[in-house]
Amino acid sequence: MSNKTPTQYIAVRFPPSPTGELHIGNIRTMLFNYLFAKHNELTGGESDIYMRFEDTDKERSKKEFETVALEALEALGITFNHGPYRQSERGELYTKAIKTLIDTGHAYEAESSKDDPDSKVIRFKNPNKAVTFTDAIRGEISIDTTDFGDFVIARSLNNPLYHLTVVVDDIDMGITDIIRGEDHITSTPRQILLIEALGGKVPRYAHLPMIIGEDKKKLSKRHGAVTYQKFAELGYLPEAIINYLALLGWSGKDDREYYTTQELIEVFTLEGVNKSSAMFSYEKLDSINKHYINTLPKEELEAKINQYLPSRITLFVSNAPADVKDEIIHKVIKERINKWSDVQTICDTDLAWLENPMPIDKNKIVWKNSTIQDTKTHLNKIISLVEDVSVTDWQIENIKAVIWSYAEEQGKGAVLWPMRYSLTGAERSPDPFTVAYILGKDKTIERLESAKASL
RNA sequence: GGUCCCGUCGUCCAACGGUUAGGACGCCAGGUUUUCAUCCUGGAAACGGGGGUUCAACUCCCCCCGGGAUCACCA
Repeated sequence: MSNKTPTQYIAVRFPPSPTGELHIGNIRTMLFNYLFAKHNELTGGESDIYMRFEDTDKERSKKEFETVALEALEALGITFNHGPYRQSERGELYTKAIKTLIDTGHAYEAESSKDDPDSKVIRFKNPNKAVTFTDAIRGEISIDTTDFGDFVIARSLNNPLYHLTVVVDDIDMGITDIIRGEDHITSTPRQILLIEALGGKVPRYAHLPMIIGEDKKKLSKRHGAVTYQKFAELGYLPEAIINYLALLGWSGKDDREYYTTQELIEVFTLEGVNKSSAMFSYEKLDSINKHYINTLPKEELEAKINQYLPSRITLFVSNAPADVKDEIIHKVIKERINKWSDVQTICDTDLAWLENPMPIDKNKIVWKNSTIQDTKTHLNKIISLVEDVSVTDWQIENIKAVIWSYAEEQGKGAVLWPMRYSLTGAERSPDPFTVAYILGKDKTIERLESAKASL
């Protein structure tokens, strides 16, 4: 009596070309491969994930991009258990395959090579037939390969081209599922032709929808940040990038939006992938990133913000009492950022008043229907009220307490706006009590006095 | 242009023959002890068009239109 479920074996691959920093589209593709493989393990199957750099283009491939790609995957927590392989180091395999193809009449030497007149290119003898395959996302797709003609598979015996190397590697590694971008749909039939000629087993295919920019074209540099490195520089959290990317072209069975990688592994299936292209939204990414910032433990949040703080603010913060520092980081900065790089921006705008007094504009200090005379009176009153708060009692709640009833009596805007504006010289900033607290008693009175004098 | 893919709010996704077509981002309005931000509540906002099939179509079929991908000795 055995109720052992048959083990499902899956092998997928990450095949980036090290010709630039890792594109976000590549990362999404790798993520889906990863989730697919890991989900299979979770449901009792076995999976292998192969990492291989497709660097047959010697001109454009650079070692540094391999390093950068590996670092990105590590930062994102997308792992593999085989490789990294490098096609440039697997030449024998390809040469052998080319020879086999020629020997079996599936390929032949044709005209002279463009860049090497002494050698001849090798063309695949196209059987010119319609190839049909089943795409896990799109269903049956049928393409007549006659249009491809006898396509070139190698510049020479020792200089293979993309379609050949991909097929040889996929067969050699025993790849069972190829999950890649939609842009490869048209080239799938010719790869199937090659697989058949080499006697390999045709894998399952799944072609993911493209990620596009606002002009509906493939997402590229002109749309903004598109590589992991750029997103990392802007200060997005890996979990936010993963979460957002997963949502681009995939959805679970409900309206859920936030997933950890582990949760994605649990619910990910190719059935959840949809067919149409997805426009990349930096705003939505921001919003998801903010959500993750809010879930960060206190220490981690502080460390990160500190890291991005301009040096002049760092100086101020490091000299300030711990609770003032808390106030600045948690109440002022954290609430106003979507990503770490926003910290600098916020410091330049909403926190500009922190170190030095800002110029006061007479036209801005008076609240709506209030008058200069009234404003002067209110500032005077605030100064006297605030002076009664001792330095040891200088807390947000206490400052508020002494001013509040007066503000309610005179009109909150008429009292509080001039107070806040006098302290910050800014149309936008935290509330006046917080600002006063952060500034300390002396500076608060000093600024109130000088604003009053300028009227 | 040939071939292939795709077509629900501005955007990302739901609804897989019967719903007042749902959620999120963004936007707008109101509220939360002045501003901004945060947060809360509410609102506007979509089935590309035309034929079928069916008692019933966003859902199935056909045509059109629109968008995209691909057509290298790049990957």
